[in-house]
Amino acid sequence: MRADARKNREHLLAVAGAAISEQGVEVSLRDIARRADVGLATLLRHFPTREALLDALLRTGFDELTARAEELETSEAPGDALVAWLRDCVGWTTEYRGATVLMAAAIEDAESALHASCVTLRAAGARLLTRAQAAGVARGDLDGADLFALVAMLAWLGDQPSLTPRADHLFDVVATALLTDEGSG
Amino acid sequence: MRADARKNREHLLAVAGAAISEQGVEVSLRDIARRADVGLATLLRHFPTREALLDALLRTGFDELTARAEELETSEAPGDALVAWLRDCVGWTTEYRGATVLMAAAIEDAESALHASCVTLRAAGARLLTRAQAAGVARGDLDGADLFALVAMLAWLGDQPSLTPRADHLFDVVATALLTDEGSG
DNA sequence: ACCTGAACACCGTTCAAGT
DNA sequence: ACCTGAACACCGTTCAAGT
Repeated sequence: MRADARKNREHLLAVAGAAISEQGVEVSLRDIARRADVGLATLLRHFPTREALLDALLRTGFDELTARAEELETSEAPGDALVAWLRDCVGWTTEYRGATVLMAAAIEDAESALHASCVTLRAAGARLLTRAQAAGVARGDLDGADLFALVAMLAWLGDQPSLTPRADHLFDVVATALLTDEGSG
Repeated sequence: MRADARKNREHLLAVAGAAISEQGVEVSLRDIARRADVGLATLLRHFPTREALLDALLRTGFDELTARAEELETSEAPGDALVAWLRDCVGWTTEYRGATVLMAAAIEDAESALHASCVTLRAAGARLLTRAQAAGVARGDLDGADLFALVAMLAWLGDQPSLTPRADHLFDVVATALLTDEGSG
């Protein structure tokens, strides 16, 4: 990549990150280009879709969450590790209002730029869940896809200003339900 | 209202209902007007905002759910009544993909055309919850706003095609958590 | 009273023309 | 290689002009 292109790309990512944290992931791409003093077509050239732009922005977070899952797998008790990781996932998405909907769409759309990251994240969660189930501290009738859906719906609460005040409490309610051994076996 | 105006209004509601059940609540208003063989400005004259249109469409369902809550309050055991009503609420929204987001926004926006209906619905749920708590069969650390948020997040799963297969199962997980007596008192 | 076409300011997509 | 203005087909809003 040419030097000016790389500079544009990095500047666009910085501006997009700021714009999204202010207005959410549905912010106008034209606005981002304007704020970056770049043509809209240039933004589209670097990131052909909104998902591609979001993927570039979220990748660091995705990688950190995956690494965090691996770390928790060895350092914490199975139940605590699972809940701690879920909390990290839900908390992380608060920086990217609206991203949950795009992630939910991406998990089953192999064409989406976000697909691979979402699948990796789901797999990391599934490993923590399986470990907790093997230890007999988590419901046995859930799998990685259920866990992904649970994280998504709890994260979604953080996207809705009117529901956000309840999000922490409802997280605990759901986490408690997860750690019951009902349905196991 | 003039006869032709009433006819337009009713026809628009029928067309809008069909369009929304096909494409969700974010369907283009221009499309609805086109399909109703009416000018876009006429649609906006009858329903000045998307929320106003949606409110007219959802009002029947809102009223039925409120009546259903009152009926369940006398006919069923407190815990069963609560869960049955939650199931009805979540199931009802599947006809209106995307409505959950608008309802979540409306519950705290007194200017929204949907506000009054949402508040009424929340109050109906709160009564069922209080009754179940008094009978000692529901968690005591939840209120009507928590319940509204729980319904919203479970209904939201039905809006996301990739998560919908898990919705019924996760409803049961959450319902079980609700009926635990942990946190009561 | 009620309806509507047209103008408006947006949006994301595409591409020929520039450097 | 990389960038961009301009044209395109959309969107919801507004309003003067029609019946």
